[in-house]
Amino acid sequence: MTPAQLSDLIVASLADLSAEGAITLSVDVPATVTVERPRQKGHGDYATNVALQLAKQAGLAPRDLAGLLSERLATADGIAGVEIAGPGFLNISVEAAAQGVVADDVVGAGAAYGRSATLAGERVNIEFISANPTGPLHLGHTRWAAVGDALARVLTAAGAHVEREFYINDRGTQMDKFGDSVLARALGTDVPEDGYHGEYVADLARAVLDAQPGILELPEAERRVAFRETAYRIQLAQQQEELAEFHTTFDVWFSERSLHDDESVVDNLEKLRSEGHLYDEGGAVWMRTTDFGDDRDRVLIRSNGELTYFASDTAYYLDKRGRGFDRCVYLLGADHHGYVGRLRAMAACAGDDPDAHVEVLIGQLVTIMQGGQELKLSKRAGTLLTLRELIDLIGVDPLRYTLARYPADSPLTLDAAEMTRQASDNPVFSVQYAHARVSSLLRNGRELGLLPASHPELLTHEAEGQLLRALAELPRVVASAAALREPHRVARYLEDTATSYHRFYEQCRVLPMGDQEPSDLHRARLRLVEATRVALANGLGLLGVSAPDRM
RNA sequence: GCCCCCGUAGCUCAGGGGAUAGAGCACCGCCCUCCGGAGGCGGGAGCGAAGGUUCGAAUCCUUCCGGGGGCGCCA
Repeated sequence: MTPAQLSDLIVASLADLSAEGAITLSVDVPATVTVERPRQKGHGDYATNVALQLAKQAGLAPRDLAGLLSERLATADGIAGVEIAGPGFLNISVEAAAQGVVADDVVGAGAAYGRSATLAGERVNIEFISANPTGPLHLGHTRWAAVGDALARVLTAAGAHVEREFYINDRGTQMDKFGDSVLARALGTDVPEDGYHGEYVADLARAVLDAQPGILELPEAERRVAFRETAYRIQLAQQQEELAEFHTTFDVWFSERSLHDDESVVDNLEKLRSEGHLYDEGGAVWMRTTDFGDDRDRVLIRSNGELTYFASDTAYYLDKRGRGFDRCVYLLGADHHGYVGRLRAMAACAGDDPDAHVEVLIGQLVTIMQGGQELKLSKRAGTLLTLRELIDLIGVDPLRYTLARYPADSPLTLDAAEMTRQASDNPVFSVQYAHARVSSLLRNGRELGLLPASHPELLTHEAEGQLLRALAELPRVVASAAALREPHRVARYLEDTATSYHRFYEQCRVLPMGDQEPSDLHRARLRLVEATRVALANGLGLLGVSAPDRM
């Protein structure tokens, strides 16, 4: 019996009571009701507050409604007992057999366990990182890589059609400054004051010279462009390689230039002007975003004739919508929260409903400590701490997991030593270790010729029930993580499940001891272990973290 | 000045209105004849403040106090 099944059962009971005239609801019977695992022992396997919620609509005292409902539920298949508690909670105990089939169901679903259709039909574009191709990825990007990628996986698991997108700001003055900085390094001259000064620029200069040995002999204007373009290619490729190593992949790498090459930006500006959203002032072209809640109007074309990034952004938004996405999700750093107003206004100017089509998630800062000191600057690149260094220092799995286990909108301080510690007090390790031990048990069972089998009625131990109920949670954890855009819920779930498993393992012998004859209980417990492996592996997969069979 | 985020245990953080607010670090204890001790079990200590909504508030609303970030014809 899963929470969802129990919810259905309660809803059906309410409908029966209503149809029989035992209760009269002033509202429709809800489609689902809250069913939770009580944290308090003695409150049953599951609890529901439905009687408290519906008492008013039923014109009954909560405990009276609870009474009617409990009589009905108590006779249902799979229910061992129902108690009314406190102001009107129903504490429900489930029969072992009804609980135990969860293990069979989980194993049966396999890699699909945890998926749902709660977001079926939604087309979601999720844009994250979108770093400028003018330098290495750093810590801030790394948090978005972990969270954005996990969110994309979670949304997909909830049934949405998801595309991940990285927008490349490969146009404009910053690109020129970048190219000129690399060129200066190659020539040994001074890097422009407002250029890029990190040591990585010198590395790029060498890489450019390697890639294109004759580049310095080109005529000056040509050489300048060649440096910019070659350095861009190399820098972008490096970002792509590092993200791939970090198990973060994108469906689309979207070049800002492409919007200008195909006239999208110009077409879009004409359209906006004809619709009255633009005006001229001081030689510049402005968009009246204040009509739609922005706190000031925004410039699209500067008085010197240059287009701002915002001009590209509006065309880019329309491009996404034109590709059929209902929802454009943007993951932005806290320093970009000023964008929210203009992104929403931009959607409104395009005739969209910002509440429906635009979703901006703001991520707060991460700080990493090492030995009591903030790890801030990169030793190598002469810039902020880079993704490359973080991978080398902490490792892909601990880094991804740790960044993904906190809500993105809370500021975060992490300790490098805690992330890499190989002990059960490190959540990443603990979860992966649980998976490894589970795998090992299954291996040992096979060596004994003992295979998992379905005997759900034998899983009567309290620790078995706890573990089964933990396993039953995954689908709704994934669904709520998707709906709330909070992939960290999956990590918390894994930690909870690993703890339940450790307790079970401590109290319930799985394999036969010594020369003991294998029994159905051994096989039933192996099935439970097998189901645990599935839930842990699938949950880790949603976070893009490996599920090792051995450690 | 305006806008956004945050304030929960000594520290780092969970807790999408529900019963006695949880975890890790740190501190103090307990448990090893057998499936991986890289383990398990226990202890102390907390919702910044004041109002409000609610049967019920850490959670929703208002105000205040503290911390961080943002407010260019920058990107």
